[in-house]
Amino acid sequence: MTKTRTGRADDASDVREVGPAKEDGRLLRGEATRERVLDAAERLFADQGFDAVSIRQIAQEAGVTLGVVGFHGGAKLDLFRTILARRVEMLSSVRLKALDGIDARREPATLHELVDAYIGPYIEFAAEGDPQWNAYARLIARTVSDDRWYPQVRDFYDPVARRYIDAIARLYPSADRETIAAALVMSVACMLSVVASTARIAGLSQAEAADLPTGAPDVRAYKSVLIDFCAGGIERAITSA
Amino acid sequence: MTKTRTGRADDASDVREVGPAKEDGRLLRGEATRERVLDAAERLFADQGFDAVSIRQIAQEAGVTLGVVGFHGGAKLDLFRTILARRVEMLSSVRLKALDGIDARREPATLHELVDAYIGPYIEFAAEGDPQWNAYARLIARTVSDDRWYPQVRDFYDPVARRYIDAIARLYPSADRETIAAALVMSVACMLSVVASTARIAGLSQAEAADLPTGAPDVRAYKSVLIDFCAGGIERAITSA
DNA sequence: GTCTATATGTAGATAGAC
DNA sequence: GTCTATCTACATATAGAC
Repeated sequence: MTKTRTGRADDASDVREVGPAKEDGRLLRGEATRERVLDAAERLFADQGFDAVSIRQIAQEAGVTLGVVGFHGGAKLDLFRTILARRVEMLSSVRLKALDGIDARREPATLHELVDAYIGPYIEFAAEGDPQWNAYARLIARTVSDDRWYPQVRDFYDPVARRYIDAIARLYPSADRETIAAALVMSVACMLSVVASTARIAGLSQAEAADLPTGAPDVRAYKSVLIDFCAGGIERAITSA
Repeated sequence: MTKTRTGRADDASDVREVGPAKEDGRLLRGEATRERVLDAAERLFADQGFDAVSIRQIAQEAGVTLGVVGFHGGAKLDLFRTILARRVEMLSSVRLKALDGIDARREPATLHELVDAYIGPYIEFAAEGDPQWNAYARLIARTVSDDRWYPQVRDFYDPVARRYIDAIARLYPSADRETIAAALVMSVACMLSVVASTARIAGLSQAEAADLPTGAPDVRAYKSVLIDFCAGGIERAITSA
């Protein structure tokens, strides 16, 4: 089990190093390759899941050879962890900043605002032109509901989730925390499913089963339905308990 | 691509044959083995996903040898499909029967009733003592949100979903169908996530991160929260559109 | 930094003995 | 029906040339 390699892949668990290293304002050569490898892996893992993807596929998708993936990504599992850690910071910080903004005001928060602050950034990232963020969004969906991966992302997401639970608890002082926690977990499930299932929604919108004429609709089309659903769901769950 | 095998596995796509064959009231010897193989595969696929499970693992879990799995299950993909088809009929028929019961009455349906009729059976199956149903319930969660598997289960679930969408549409005549479809897809996501994430809910219920003292709580503990959440969510999504 | 070559393991599938 | 033995393919991982 001794590790003898000395490549960049050893930085895998170093979350502090978020963006690519730069020099003279442009990417270092190796960094550009590293990003290509991580991006390719991110897309493939999001589409097919960890086990269905081979390192060979990743190499091909990234346009490099097998050894290069090993050099930049390390073992397959390290590669996966690196991908998860790479973007989590940004999503969490946006969520926390939005919550701070609400807390700093004079007027009390509304539930709808809180839900929007938590869910909105994810949808915006997923809908953004950058296909890598969309891939990451779908990748998260694979991790949160899987006992094998959840322990690896738990420490990233749960602290932020707790702050939102606290905020909702302040809004409904008589509600019990477990109900709020359940409602938040369900909200997250809704959020993830909308990104992953736009095609299914479009399909079920037709009265009869039919091939979808066009590609899957944009996530943003369902953003307001999603937030309304979650806000209404949380409120009902809390008030009827 | 010609198939030369002649084992029972060729019955894989024959959905009509649901239960095990019997003779003199007891299982035939081969049938019992077949059930053991399917059950073992169902548990492992539910726990780890299709790609993470090897046929060798299945054989070990079932207490048979490698060749036996091949004989009863056929190719790995056929085995997976057989498992999905084996139980879907029962869940769908309970859902449809519940809906028929509501439709047959004089009084109009309530939204809460409809949600309960759709979601309730799944939770009951998942919570039931039989660990195989729980495994199946978790396996469904892996298929619905995955582009690779959804096409395989779509024909099983979507017709029933459409009938429930119709029923909700009758309740809210001015609502547009796409909103209802989105709300139902989100409800399904909630339903699946509660079964898969009881541990996470329990964890987030604590104010601080902590190891959970006991095992994951029973799904049924969250059943009413779940149904309230979905009913409240659907109503809000529809009425604020 | 990148590539080639390869060591080593394990996967799925099936033929044929019992 | 079940088991053993094995074929073929492809996986991860890494050493060493460039």
